[in-house]
Amino acid sequence: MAYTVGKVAELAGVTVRTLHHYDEIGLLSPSERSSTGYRRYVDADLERLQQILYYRELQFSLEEIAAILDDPQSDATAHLRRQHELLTGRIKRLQEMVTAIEFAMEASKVGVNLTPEERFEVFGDFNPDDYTEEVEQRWGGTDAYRESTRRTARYTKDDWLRNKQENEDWGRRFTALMDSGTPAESPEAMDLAEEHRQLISRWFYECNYEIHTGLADMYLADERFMATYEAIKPGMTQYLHDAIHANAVARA
Amino acid sequence: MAYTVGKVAELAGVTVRTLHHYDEIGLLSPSERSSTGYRRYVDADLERLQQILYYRELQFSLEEIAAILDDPQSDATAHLRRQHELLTGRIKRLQEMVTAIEFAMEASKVGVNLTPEERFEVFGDFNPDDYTEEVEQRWGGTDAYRESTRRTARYTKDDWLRNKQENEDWGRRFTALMDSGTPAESPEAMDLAEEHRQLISRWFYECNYEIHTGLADMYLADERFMATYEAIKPGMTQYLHDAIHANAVARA
DNA sequence: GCTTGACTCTGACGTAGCGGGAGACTCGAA
DNA sequence: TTCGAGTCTCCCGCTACGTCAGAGTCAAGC
Repeated sequence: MAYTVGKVAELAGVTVRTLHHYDEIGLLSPSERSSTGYRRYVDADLERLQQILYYRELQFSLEEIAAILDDPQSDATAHLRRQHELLTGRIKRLQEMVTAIEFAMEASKVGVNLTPEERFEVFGDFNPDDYTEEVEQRWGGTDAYRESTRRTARYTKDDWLRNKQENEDWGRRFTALMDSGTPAESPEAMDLAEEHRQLISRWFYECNYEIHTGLADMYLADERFMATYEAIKPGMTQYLHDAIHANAVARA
Repeated sequence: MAYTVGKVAELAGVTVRTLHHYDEIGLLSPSERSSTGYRRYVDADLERLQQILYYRELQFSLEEIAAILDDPQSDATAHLRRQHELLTGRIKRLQEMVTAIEFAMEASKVGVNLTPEERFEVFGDFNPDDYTEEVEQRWGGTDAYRESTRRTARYTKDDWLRNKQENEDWGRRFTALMDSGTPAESPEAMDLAEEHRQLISRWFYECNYEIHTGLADMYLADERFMATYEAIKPGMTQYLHDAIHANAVARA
């Protein structure tokens, strides 16, 4: 029982071209060929393909996959460990970037233009310390720089990082509260809602109770904010919304 | 005041080739050229470069960046929102893959060969239902398949997913406990440690208290496990280690 | 047996975001 | 003036395929 490229492609959910490519680079050459040159894949070939696609999904390069599958000495778990580290690192990076985007969104919402330095704070690729010095020397004279500096005068590097930390800290305590089963109308939840309001006031703009409840409603109504909070913890949007309202009613 | 490619490259932490490339594709062409053809970047060019690199870090393609920067109509926050969704989705995917890798590592640690179906469980790319049918028809007769089936006889699709869920559920409750400030030697922490032991026993292999404390030590000693747990929550490794030891002392 | 439409074959060029090198100029300091 | 470092433009290479092009092949219906 042998299968044609088309059948195999359909089975495995890849394209024919992909199978051709794997044949070209010697990663997966069908065991048989018909008299007319058609590729004929047998069970063993399909099994190998399964493994290839498995490792491919785990972000291994085709070269690495070949090494893993062809070298019986090669320890698969060692590769898995390496890949695991790689992925967790990537996740961490992406999460930082999400935080950066959230910050940028908040900033643009209130009309704050980020300075170049602030934009770069997220990325650790090039030495920030001697960089900021040069930036100030060279960019200090432009109008755009002065303008954005004026608007974000309160933000220094450290402030920015502190803001990020405060947010994360608040988030941790908030989800912990949810986990503990405490209702959204409890004093503890209201305290954290109040803290949320003050965080906004401190970093972005004067956020009174009216604005705060408006924000809470928007979080629920706008799927992008919804997504943000649901990504942190499912149910968080509703919980936060309820806590904010309870807090506003109690304190306003 | 204008800068040469080399200076700009050094400043921005990119290579000269990258700047050449941006010039080639018209993304960032220096405003001036010297009489001898040298690129001369002025402040405005640097400013644009900053923005380019910013969006590039946020995973926008160079084409999209050009669109954002060149179209004054284009709403930057709309792009940010889209990118935010994209990133959170990517994070979710990566986290699933990390879970899959952890599962594969545990499996290979106890000598369990994953079946092709199990390998594919992680990936939702092609209809799993009608696929498994075909797999069983076609692959059911091979020796390797029978062999791995025998070894993982306990694992069905649903079991596998359940295992994943149980792990995540346990993880959530465990980090919540940490967040609440409960000490690692408390009865609650010990209960969760015991649950951890039983999870291993149920899904992988008989895990007695001796083995369990051995695992706890290994988590602290081996940076890859350390990384795994620290990625979930900083301090979790030590906390889990302590809880497992306390639990073993109390119950053994 | 022949046509027809679906399938397959082997090149070969294109993609994104550069890396890296070749061969020729140019700059700035000694 | 010389020399090493910097810069210029071309151009080929990389990954993991996508996407034709042109030609042969298969299976079914007439």
